[in-house]
Amino acid sequence: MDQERPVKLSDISKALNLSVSTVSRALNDSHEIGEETKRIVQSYAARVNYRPNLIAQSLKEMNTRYIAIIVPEISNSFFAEIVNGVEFVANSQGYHVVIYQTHDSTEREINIIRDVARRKADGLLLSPSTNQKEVNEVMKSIGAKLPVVYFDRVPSDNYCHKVVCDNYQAAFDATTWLITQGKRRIAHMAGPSGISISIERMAGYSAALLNAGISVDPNLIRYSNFLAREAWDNLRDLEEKYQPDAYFASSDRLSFYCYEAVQKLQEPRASEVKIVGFTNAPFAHLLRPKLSAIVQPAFDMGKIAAEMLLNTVTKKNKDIEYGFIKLPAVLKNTE
Amino acid sequence: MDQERPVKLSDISKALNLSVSTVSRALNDSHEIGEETKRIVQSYAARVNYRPNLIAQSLKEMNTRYIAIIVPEISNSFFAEIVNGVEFVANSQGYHVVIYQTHDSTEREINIIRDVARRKADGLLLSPSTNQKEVNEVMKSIGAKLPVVYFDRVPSDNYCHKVVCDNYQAAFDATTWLITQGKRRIAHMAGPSGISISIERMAGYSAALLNAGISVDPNLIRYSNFLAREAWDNLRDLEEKYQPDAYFASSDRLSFYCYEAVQKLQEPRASEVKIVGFTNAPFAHLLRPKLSAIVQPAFDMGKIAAEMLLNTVTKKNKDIEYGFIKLPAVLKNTE
DNA sequence: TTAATTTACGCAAACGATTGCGTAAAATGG
DNA sequence: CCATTTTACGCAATCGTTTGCGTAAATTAA
Repeated sequence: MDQERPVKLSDISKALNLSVSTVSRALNDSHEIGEETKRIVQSYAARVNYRPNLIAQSLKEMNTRYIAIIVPEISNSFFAEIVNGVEFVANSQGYHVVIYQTHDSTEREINIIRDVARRKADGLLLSPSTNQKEVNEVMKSIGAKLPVVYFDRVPSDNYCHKVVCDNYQAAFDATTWLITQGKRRIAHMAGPSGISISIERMAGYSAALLNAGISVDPNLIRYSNFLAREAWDNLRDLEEKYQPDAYFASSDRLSFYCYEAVQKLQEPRASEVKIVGFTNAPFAHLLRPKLSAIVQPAFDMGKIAAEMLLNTVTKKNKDIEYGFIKLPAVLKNTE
Repeated sequence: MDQERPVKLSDISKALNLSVSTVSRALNDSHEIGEETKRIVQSYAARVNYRPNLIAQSLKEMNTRYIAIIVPEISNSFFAEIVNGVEFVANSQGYHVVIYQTHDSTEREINIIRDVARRKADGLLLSPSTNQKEVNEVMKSIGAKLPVVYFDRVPSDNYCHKVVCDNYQAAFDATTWLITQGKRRIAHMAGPSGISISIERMAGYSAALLNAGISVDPNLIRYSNFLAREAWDNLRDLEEKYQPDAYFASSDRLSFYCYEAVQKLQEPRASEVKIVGFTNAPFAHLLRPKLSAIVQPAFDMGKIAAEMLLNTVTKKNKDIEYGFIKLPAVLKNTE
């Protein structure tokens, strides 16, 4: 009944006294197999629960029908939503999605990219950890046609596919909103310097300040890599020396760190300091006092990125037309 | 310099005038290859950036050196932490982890399991969506030695590997704590009936009530599958008809739904109703009023599950000793 | 009726790597 | 110096599928 090891084509061919190639063609509904034979083979295959070995198929056809997505952290709702968008599109086209996380380690990221290449994923969706340079080299060295679409954190050059949200505008709007709330000493908790999102968000923040006639105070700008330690050191230092009256936080985690830091302040500052930050956390709106949120269209970003990727995957070849999609974010919880 | 397609063994063999088998053995440091030859081959391979094709290797060796983990939703911090624990162990043993999510759909789950089997993952970590019966059948029908370790939601029979937290005790403790806070009309927002965690948590809840001399009121017990709709209908109904003075929520999402529902109540009830729920959300402690949290040792659960799995994967064979690990959860944010 | 075509299938190579076996040449033993 | 062992390598099969090609038998055309 339950076979001990998976049924393969040769098992069927022996049982039915047919050649392996005939069985294969019959199962693939080839026109050069008689209707009668097809029926016999197919019903027998169904009976013994035959499932083609995907590894063998992949080796033969040189494609695997899955795409990989590499994100810093899946617990981050922003990336989780992106993954969901990607799955939505990929599954509808018969592709599976394999999720990897780098935990913001360049080393892990590089290992994963190498592995993805060796496993012959049909395509890759990538939001590079930090070190674009090293990643670039790896991408070159794998020496294969591994289509890539970047999202969120993207390279600066134009010879690649990219999907981002309008970080500049979002940062501009968020900062401007804080200004309309009467804030002047607005601190900016930025992500790692050097990556696209940090640069653009910084630019939007600065532009909003200047636009309102407020000079940009470097003391209020703090870059944190992804260690909680750094962020907290920055927050403590800011509070001790400069006492900002608002924070603009550049990532999910930084938003919550700011919030937590402000929570711990003494009145009356605690209730005065306003925070606006990038976050897609589904329950951010439950916080009191409010955490104002810049919400990115993550699901759509994932969908679009997957569509771009699968386009270049299935496109026979050549005529690569690089795409650069930019989506708007929205500001929420501003009452 | 940058080869257009990946280098394979035969490329090296031609370039060096050696046979493919010699090249293979040289790269694998076989003793039957001369030191000199080894050096030549290895340095050449490094120069041209040779990477073995994992698909070919897998086909030959019949293992893939990766394990799969199937979870309902990666954005759920509990599962994200589990994944991290799994990765921690698996990576240290040279295995990759492939993450799949079911979004609580049995159909998706079954498709994924089939796919995992066909792709010849070396093992599977599974927290079944809901329908244990169907899943069981699929597991039988794939007719292969696919080692499985269940976690969180587990089958009731004892012929499988399982890792869970002590749901009964956690539910008992949480409910008891609510009772010590003077609550009597404690509603229980339960997950889908029929799965292990729901049953055990319900049992702990009931036991705590009875233990305190409070009778169990069926009206206060509501099962919700994973649709927001159902949960909200239940919450609305509970509030309209029964006005509980506390909630015990059985999952991450339910905890936040309860919290949100209570937030919307009129004073004075809003500040009286206490909520305790299962959640591993990292920022749950920021909520005011508090959301008391039953926090599961998710990272450790992942580690243990991965260890169990890799043990049975690498264990040559036979003497299967089924393990059943139960870890304690802790109650937090109770001031 | 004979020649041309179509149908329905089998043989064998291929995908890229690993490995059992065979075998020249070199090294060792007596 | 000859016999035996060791060293260092090549040949070919294998993993499970797919597919180009070849070919008997069946069908059609003339």
